[in-house]
Amino acid sequence: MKLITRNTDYAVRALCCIAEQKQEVISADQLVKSLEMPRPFLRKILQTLNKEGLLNSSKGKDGGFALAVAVSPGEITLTDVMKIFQGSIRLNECKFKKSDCPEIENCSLKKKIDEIEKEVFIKLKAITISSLIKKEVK
Amino acid sequence: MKLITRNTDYAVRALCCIAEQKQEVISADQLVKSLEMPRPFLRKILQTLNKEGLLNSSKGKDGGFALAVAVSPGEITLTDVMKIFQGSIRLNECKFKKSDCPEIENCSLKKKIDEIEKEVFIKLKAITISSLIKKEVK
DNA sequence: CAAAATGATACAATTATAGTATCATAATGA
DNA sequence: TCATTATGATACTATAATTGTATCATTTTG
Repeated sequence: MKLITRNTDYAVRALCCIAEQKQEVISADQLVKSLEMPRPFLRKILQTLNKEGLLNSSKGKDGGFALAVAVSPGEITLTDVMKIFQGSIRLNECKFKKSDCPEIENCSLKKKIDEIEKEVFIKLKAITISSLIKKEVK
Repeated sequence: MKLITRNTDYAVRALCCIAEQKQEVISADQLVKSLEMPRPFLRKILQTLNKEGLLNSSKGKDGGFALAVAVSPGEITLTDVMKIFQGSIRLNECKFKKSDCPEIENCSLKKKIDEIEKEVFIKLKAITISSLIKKEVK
């Protein structure tokens, strides 16, 4: 049972790293060095984050990734990243073979799990990239 | 992302069904009829619940399953069942390839997820079989 | 035009989940 | 005793999600 997949985890770490550093642009290779994760996997993740609009990319020499201009680290939430890599956030799927469980409407278990899910969602939404970056003492 | 697997879900439904009905013993076949789930899968689940001490089983004609004498529906929690079928409850695995992530000790993401996990655990523990059984109006 | 970066995309490995199938064993009653 | 009816044990299979790898195309820069 995992709340967060490796995809999401790596993406979050990468976003933190990108947000933390001062240069405008950082390449996948540089990120691999500081984050110690598989290069092709990270590259794929970075491409996705770019497509989803969280990052900007630039090609060629001195190219790489930067936070998209429109977004600030305080605005990127864990749920944003989870949605991108894990789809919709549902603790409780209630599948019965291929279709929904016929009891879905009056299932007391589902009701209780739904309540938990709601609270988890609120808490996950409160976790932003900036909240994960260590505040350094100046 | 699923909090509860089908194993657990079926087991919980079966336990509710067993706890609800008045006869001492109910067979797998009878449970399949009321619960509409695959017979061999349910059988395996019932066997596991028996091994784990939540159910008692009896063989032969009029055999079947009953709640173990030592346990009451109010004492069986969702976490008990989850532990049996899903192993330890961890929202946050922090695996890095095969071993733990080297940053596990000072990972701010892990710290935050751990907090959420603690609360989820408390809430799951509050869900008992008896709390899931519909109170019927007499 | 070469070098250095990302883009796109197809493929493969591993693991967890969700089952199925089969035969052995025990209890019951005619 | 023996057929019936139940569970016990266990091995096997299918599917899907996760976690990657590999390759080639494209763009930018000097």
